[in-house]
Amino acid sequence: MARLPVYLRGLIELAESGVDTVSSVELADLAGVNAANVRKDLSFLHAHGTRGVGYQVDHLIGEISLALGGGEPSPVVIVGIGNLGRALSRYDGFVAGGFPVAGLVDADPAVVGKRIGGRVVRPVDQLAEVVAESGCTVGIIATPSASAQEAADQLTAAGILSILNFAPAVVHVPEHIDLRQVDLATELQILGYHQHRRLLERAAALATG
Amino acid sequence: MARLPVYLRGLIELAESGVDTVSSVELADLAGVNAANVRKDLSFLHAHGTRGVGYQVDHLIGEISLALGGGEPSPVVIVGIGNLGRALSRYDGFVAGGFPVAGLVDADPAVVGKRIGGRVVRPVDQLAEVVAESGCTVGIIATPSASAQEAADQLTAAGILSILNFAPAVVHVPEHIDLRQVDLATELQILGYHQHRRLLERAAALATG
DNA sequence: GTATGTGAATAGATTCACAGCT
DNA sequence: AGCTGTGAATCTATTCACATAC
Repeated sequence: MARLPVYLRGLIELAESGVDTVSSVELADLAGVNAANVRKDLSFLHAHGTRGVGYQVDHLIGEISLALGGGEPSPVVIVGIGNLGRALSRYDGFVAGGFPVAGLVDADPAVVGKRIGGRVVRPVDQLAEVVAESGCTVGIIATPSASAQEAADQLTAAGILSILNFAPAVVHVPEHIDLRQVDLATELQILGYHQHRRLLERAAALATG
Repeated sequence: MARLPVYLRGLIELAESGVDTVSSVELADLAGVNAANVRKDLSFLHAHGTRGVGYQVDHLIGEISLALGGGEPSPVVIVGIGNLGRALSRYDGFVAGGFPVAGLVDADPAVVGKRIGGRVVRPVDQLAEVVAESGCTVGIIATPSASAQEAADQLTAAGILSILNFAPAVVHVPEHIDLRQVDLATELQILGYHQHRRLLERAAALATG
């Protein structure tokens, strides 16, 4: 479920403020979702609370972190060190979330060899070695769209388990690879779509009412 | 619907290759979704095809672009010019998608005044002016989590219609503002969750089978 | 024959509502 | 009394299947 990381963030904040017990309603409020939803999610994780009281914050943090990758950090390798790749490689949130950036590769010889955040960019044809050395299980595609499928194939061949694709292109991967798409321009276009629809609705209301 | 931008990308590629008619099956394949889904989406847009033949590519492109904001470009303002903000402000995909970056603001005086991609970073307390001058309708939050809610409030006050939040924090906005959350670390955590679950399932299968 | 358009069926997620525990 | 845990109801999205049109 996509809500677990949000719960985790809220819980960590609570723990830091010295709170040690939380009700489903409070947690739901913190995460911006329904309380029943929170209870369903937590009971699915076998993270039980005590009736009349609530859930124990530190216990929940443990259970959720466990579910989110078993506490083991999963190093990531970034393919494509353009503007976006550079930003991602320096993004603190990854390390904090248990995803240290362990490898950077690029196809452009002009970029290969540069140091970014203490790591040297290596040629894309050494991807398999980089993955093997660092034990990466997650790959990030930050290449131009045209190279995205190639990058996905190379990551698959290198033995990666999951791929996060930032390129605005549909890529196909084998069944056993977990693929997620994050398309920044698409996100904006969805907002634009809503804006436009709201405009149209207002116009329609004006015409009929 | 979140699929329209994906269709649009595929259609543009088709148009560039000289294809002028496409079936729902082909388009579905290109976008990685079900064919019936494509037909439902398109019929909702009143973008009709001809039975036995398919849809006309250029007509579809027109209809979808229209739905995605009426063809009008919506300038965006970015709040928070750290690593991520800088990368976003230089990200070509925004301009291509009809979302030119029209304003950059930051709270840090050390950052204010710098030029990024031809634009000068302005102080965050001039946000309302920046929005008014450039006619921005979309705001991007790329601040640290702690400042995200404040940024959202300021964008709301400045008259923004939609907000794209990159900060890993839940922010609350008035009903009439359209908010989308893009959390990079969360995306990775979801991948980690799937990896971990697959591991557990395999272990369980081993135990029972 | 081929491909759309759409009602019906299915699956999935969310929310309600309340019994049961502390 | 307060809060969890969960069956039932509801809403939404996806998929199927086929009548309809070219």
